[in-house]
Amino acid sequence: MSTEVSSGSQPPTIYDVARAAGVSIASVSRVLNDQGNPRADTRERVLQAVSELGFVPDGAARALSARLKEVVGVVVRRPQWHDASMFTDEDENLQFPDMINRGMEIVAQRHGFDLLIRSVDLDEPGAGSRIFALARKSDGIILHDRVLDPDQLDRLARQLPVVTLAGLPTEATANVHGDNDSGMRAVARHLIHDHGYRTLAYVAGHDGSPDSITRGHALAGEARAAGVTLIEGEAWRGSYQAAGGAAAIERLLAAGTAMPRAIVCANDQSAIGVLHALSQHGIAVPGEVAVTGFDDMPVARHLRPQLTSVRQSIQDLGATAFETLYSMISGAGFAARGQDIALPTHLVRRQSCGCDPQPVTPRNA
Amino acid sequence: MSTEVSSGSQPPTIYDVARAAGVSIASVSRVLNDQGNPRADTRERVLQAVSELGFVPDGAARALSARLKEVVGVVVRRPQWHDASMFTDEDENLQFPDMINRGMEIVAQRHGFDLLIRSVDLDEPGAGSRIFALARKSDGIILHDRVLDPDQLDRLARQLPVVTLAGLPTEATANVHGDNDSGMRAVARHLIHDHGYRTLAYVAGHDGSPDSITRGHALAGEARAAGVTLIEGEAWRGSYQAAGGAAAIERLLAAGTAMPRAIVCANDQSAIGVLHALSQHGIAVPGEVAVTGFDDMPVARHLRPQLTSVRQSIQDLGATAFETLYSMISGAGFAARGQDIALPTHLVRRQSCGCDPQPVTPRNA
DNA sequence: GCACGATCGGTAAGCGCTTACTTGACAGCC
DNA sequence: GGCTGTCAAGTAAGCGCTTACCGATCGTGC
Repeated sequence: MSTEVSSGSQPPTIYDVARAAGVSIASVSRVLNDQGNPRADTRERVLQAVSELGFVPDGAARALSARLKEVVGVVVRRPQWHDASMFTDEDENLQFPDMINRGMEIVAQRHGFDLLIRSVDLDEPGAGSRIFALARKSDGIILHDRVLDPDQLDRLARQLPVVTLAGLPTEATANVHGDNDSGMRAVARHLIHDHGYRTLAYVAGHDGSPDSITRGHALAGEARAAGVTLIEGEAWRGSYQAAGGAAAIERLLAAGTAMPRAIVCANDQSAIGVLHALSQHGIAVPGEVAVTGFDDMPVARHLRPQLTSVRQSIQDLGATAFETLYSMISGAGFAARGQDIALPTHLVRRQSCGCDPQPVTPRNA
Repeated sequence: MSTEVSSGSQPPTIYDVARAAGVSIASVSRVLNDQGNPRADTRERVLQAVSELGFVPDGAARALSARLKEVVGVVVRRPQWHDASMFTDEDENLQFPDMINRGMEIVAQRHGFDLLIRSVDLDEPGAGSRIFALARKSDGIILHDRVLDPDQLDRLARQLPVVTLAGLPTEATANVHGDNDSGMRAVARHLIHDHGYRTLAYVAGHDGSPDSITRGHALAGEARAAGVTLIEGEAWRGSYQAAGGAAAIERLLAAGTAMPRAIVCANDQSAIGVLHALSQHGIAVPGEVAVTGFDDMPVARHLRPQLTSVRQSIQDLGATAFETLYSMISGAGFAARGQDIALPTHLVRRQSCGCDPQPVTPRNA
């Protein structure tokens, strides 16, 4: 009650600083942005006033004038929780994008940028226009996981720089993704040559996902080359989510389908579901059926059995996406447009493929 | 090559729309913001032009003029990984704030707001000023987990609405947190009365955390009331991170300290570390020592043994924080200032406390 | 001591919107 | 018919910055 909460005490403007320093607003601006050569004492007085008043320039005004918001929009796809309750723990699915975002954020900070994050539900009607609204608050956009159809993507890319993650590059956008092909080939070769498995199945991710398709192709390629049977197709399609993987196995088992010697999953979440379904039916992993994942999420090593997976530096994915976008924003990035950037991946052998149990080891020991 | 990527094709402005519709910019603005009563045909022509041009107002310009950015800044604390040890993938630690943010984001969208996210490393020199910069890009700020000292918090709150999470309310800020007291009391009563344990220890979170303190007080209160021994103090202090919990146990064991019958941890991450350290030393959980966590992160049920914990709706925490901040931003929220809002929690009994094994069930099966 | 060029700093014009104020058209009234 | 009251639509003034432009000031060389 004593110190009246002067909640209205508007933050100081550049005019306040100029007055306090006895100079013009132009000088203040110049000192703050290192433009021109202010005389030492001018600089001094401005800096003094700035720190006394605790002045920080308003973002909107700066953005409007400098035509640079120092914000990049990030759009993640929100899983649909068609099942009953709003907040199921398919939340876990967001762990992957969140880690990518973390990588972006850290790099973004070095350039003074912040991330404006928005999740969209693809089923929702206005999904597209929400993204355009985000775009007008940003200098560039990073799109996770196919959130826009090609037409809209094109229209968006015409307005500002766009980078996609795990998508496809277009004439005007760049794409960043893990090296799915070599990662999956490593899995396939390990299962086929090191373990000698002769029948494999592929639990795909959701329809049309470039990651899932590339991984599937790589797997098929190795299987063909080794003369090994690969089962895939609609019945084996998952959704990148645990529930999808579990449901697929349940369905197949219910239909009396025989399980292959090894089930290769498009990502770790699917593998978790598969593991769960198999254990429900008393099928031993890796004894009867081996299972592998992709992504090597932290949770992979806490599972029983520990999940064999393909590691990609998730944070690097984000960092690279940001750097690419940044180069486009700062104008140097014409070369970046249309690029498809692949980041290295490598196989992490644990128990679920049939390798010996290992102690739980730290991720970066 | 054909369709020249007119990357410079600036997005249309309100002037373009006005020209296309044959009206003044004021009319366009009015139609778009539902101000005044535009004649039907005026409205029609404007809407027509808007959709033809794909016009979306520029965020910065709108913000500057309307004095509303429709952005709220969110600051999370980035854990320091000083120890290059065991749990380097403390990435997982960010899962908790990320889930909270998800809750905010969903609610924010309903009001047309987006979240501007920034993580800060407390050790870093400019940590404070970075937050002020974020503030000037936002209409309000949500602070996770004590990222600002009281003075700076005060100064910030004087400039714009601020809500803290798991902090302490001040004259000008509101705080949102889980109901630590009743959650921890439930844990304590369960261990003491249902299991009959007579010696407990408390692995606290990092120094000064209000959550950790409240939880500790609640535990101590119940222990005292039941005449049960509670060990706590510096030697038992963790850091809210797995590494902290593990290190504490290692230290104690090395010093020959006897373990209590049950170890109550300030959060799940600490419990993970404790579990790990105990298992390294061949101490059976819950047979010899029972362990409990707090937060009920998704990972809690994947551990061996499954972790008994206290559940709080993490997303609700975020949603409530945003709603509170929003009411302050829209001016209605003078009442919100100074409030300390507690959200319900409840005990989830699993194996680590000594309860019977349960099948792994999906969170909301 | 003066003219000239190089600097520094001030003035003012936007950036793309919102909105107070004003104009103009038209209807209703005496 | 002239006057006033209404209401839609236009004009213009900012919002708080950056920066092009220009005038003032200073130092230099003759």
